Amino acid sequence: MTGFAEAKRAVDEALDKAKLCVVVGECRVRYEGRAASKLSEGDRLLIIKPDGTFLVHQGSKMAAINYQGPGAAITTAASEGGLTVTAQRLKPLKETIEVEFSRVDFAGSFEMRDDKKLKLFGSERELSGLLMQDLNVLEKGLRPLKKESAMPKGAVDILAEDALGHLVAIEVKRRDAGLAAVTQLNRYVHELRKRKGGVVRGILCSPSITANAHKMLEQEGLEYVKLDYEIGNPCAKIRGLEKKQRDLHEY
Amino acid sequence: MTGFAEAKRAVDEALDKAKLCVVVGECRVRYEGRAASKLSEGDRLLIIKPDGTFLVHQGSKMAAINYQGPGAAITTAASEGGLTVTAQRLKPLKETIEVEFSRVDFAGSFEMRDDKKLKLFGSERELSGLLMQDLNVLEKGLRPLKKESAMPKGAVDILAEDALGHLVAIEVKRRDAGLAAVTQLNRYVHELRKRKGGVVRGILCSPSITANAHKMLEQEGLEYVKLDYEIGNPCAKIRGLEKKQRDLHEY
DNA sequence: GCCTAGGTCCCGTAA
DNA sequence: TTACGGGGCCTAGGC
Repeated sequence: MTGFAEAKRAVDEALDKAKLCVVVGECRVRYEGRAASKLSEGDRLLIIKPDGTFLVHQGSKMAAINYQGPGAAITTAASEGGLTVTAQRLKPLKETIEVEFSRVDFAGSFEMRDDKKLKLFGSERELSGLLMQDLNVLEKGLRPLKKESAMPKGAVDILAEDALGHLVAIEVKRRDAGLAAVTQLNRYVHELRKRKGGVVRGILCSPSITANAHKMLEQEGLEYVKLDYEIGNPCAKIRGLEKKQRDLHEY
Repeated sequence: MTGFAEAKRAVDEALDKAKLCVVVGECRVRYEGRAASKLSEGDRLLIIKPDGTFLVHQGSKMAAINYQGPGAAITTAASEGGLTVTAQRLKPLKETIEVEFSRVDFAGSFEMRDDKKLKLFGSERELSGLLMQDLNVLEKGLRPLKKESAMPKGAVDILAEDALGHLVAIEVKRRDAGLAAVTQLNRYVHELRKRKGGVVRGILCSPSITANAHKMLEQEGLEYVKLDYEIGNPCAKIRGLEKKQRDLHEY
């Protein structure tokens, strides 16, 4: 248990010195902005980061139950009955979160020295790059033309040319492809046909595809190639590329 | 500053008693699972929730830099040189996060009593429901048939019938519509035409639409209606519905 | 600033 | 369970 005045000091100190602020206690939360929300009393974890990021967590689930991104202006107000912390942001839209603590179990502030960035392996971009280095495993005679080729809007992951000189749009997905992946590829293919004319093929390349997505893919005359990859460190590896054009039941 | 043994006790107590655990200190993080990542030494905030949720936060940005959802099994190991906390999950895929603290500034555990759920206003579902009650503001003679009508996969927000008895698929978006919204609506419209036959119209309803999306919409013979709504408490209100079929420059 | 798409997306819901 | 789409999505990258 911590007094509200003391808790307020901890929060203010964090705001002042650009420290991380952590508060645990019972509170109510009100939000208004892009949407609006109310959350009745319960025990929560409040995090305020030096950049203005504001997070309210409940005791389960990954996602913060209320939040505000970098740039929020935070104010505090303590009374004998409680501590209120408010986050307000004006850009891109006026948004306000108000957290009213009726009990504070802990309030602390911490310096956060950290200039390190995450090194991530196995992103779609990385897989796409790997695939581009060896397109003939995908199909004999396939030659890369361009990576991340910009479209009227959006970008094809890989633009290639097959043995017959036909343009091939390749969309790579790092995980199971659904309907959205097919429509996305289809959009690129149609755009390319309109712009360049002639035959344009579309290949979707992912670890797996849903039955509905595969059906749509076939109806649209697009192709599917199963992508087997291995997450490694320091980099991902494409295990084997095997053209699949057989029946649905395989997927 | 906190000793590693003491910090380990705090974490173990949290795990034991199903409490929330908060640790602040300098650490390195390693992740392997759906992808892989490395993060060198820096000051971070570690959160472990009673349900196994595991979050590592840096001092900026909203998103956790490393994380694991509910269901992770957590283990701790302290040595004279540091404290290591590991989270491992087997479903839906084997994933491991390892956090190695080389300094602990704080480690605490907290009970989290909370049976409250967020009440949210202004969701797409709510707007869709409001719109359904008054479809004639959208277009005279438009009558609702079904809400959240299931498709072969996916669901149309609103299925309606116009004055001529033609089927109308309505997709509602609570924010700016992009290309994806148009392709989504288009998919429903095509599916309905194939299943029911006859004329099927498609109307996209959102606060605004990007230029490219509007172009595609017109090319596909779909329609757009600007949706003006107001976030209220305890509920949202649709301010005015005005059919827009004029030129692109309006948007 | 807008727009587009990725994300270890997360999450709820319905079949 | 899978699959699909919403999300106050967030975030990065291009223009």
